[in-house]
Amino acid sequence: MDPSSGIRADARHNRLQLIDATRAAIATRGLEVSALDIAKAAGVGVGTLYRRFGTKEALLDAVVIGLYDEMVEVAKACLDRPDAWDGLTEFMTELVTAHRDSRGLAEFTAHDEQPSPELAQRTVALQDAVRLLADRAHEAGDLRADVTWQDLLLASRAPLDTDHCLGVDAGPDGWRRMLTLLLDGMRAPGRTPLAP
Amino acid sequence: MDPSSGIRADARHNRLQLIDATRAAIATRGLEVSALDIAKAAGVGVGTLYRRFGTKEALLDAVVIGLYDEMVEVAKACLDRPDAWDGLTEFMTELVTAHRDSRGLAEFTAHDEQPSPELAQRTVALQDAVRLLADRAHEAGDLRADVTWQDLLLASRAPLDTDHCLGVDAGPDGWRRMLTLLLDGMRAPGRTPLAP
DNA sequence: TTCAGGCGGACGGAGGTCGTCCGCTTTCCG
DNA sequence: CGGAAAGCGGACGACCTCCGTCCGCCTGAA
Repeated sequence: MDPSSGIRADARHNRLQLIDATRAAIATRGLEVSALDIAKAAGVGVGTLYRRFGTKEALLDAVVIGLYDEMVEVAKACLDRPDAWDGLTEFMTELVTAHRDSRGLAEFTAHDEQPSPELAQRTVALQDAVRLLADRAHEAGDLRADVTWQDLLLASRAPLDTDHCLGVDAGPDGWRRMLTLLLDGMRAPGRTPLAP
Repeated sequence: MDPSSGIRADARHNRLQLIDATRAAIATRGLEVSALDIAKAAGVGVGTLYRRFGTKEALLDAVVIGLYDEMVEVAKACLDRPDAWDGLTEFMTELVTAHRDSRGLAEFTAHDEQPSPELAQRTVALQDAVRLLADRAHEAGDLRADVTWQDLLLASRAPLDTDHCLGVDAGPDGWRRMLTLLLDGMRAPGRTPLAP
């Protein structure tokens, strides 16, 4: 299961370097980084990249799986919060942060293609956690009834590309204003009815 | 001023075809359409494109100016609405629609680079109109006081990329839910204070 | 009828990508 | 310590795509 067992020490080291470099690379440049750029950033030849992972996609998958795992952890931690609304707010903030911190992750979660089994499993875990967060907030009367757990996930993408518009600059924390407005709009009781 | 005067009829016709084709092309494929694709869609050779506009950028500019003009018109129409909040809601809906209907326009408004003088002029006109819309809604007590006109423009980008997330599909009108939630969050009185 | 102006699209040249392959280096086991 | 096995770097082949030019042919309009 562990792909780093029974492997020479230098090879294992390079493997980790590649994963780190890829994580950094897709964070700033998105999923379309070239294999050459990743290898350069890792201080390694392209040959090594393909030797270790076989495909660029396999490498990206390995990295994205790590990011998904972190999101699942965050969701579980937020479920342990005593207050339902606080947990939901914290989760949304963390989810937006994760998306904003990695352009590649944002591109990946928006893709509606069939993910690999490993990713599908993490996706289900995340959806389950979000469903619980939403249920809890509904029961506490904090989340308006017509807002679904799906809305929460979709809303986490809203503050991703709101930094500039028509000459206006949001500043480094502008996205927090956007998220606050959204969360206020989601709080019970609702005002304007939602379309289905 | 009119670049289609003193020009042969077939040339003028091709010019319009190119503008139409470009508008459609950037709508679905964004600003990175190739000159060849545009020319093909216009039923014209690439040579004609460069002969008429000199540069791909000049052609794109001409098209985007048209889109900006339409947005300015919409803003003015919304200022004529008797109810301040209705006008603001309608404007936001139209602005989001325009952005969603043209991926190229969305990419353009997000660019914070120095626009051409023609575009800068339209941008100022739009900002002025939005400022008036916000002022009116503030005075009517409908828009929470800590929401600025800049927030309105930035918020118009929020529902652009919220159609898929982690396996969830928003459906064709999902963005309307998002916009409704945002507008509810913007309505006076506010709940959670906003960061500066 | 004439011809300036317009036309299409082949083409040069630059840039970028993936994944392989091979001569050299390093690890690590006995 | 020595040698086999594993790993390494990066040049390379084989594509793609894109921009903008250029030239032989065509056509609108006087």
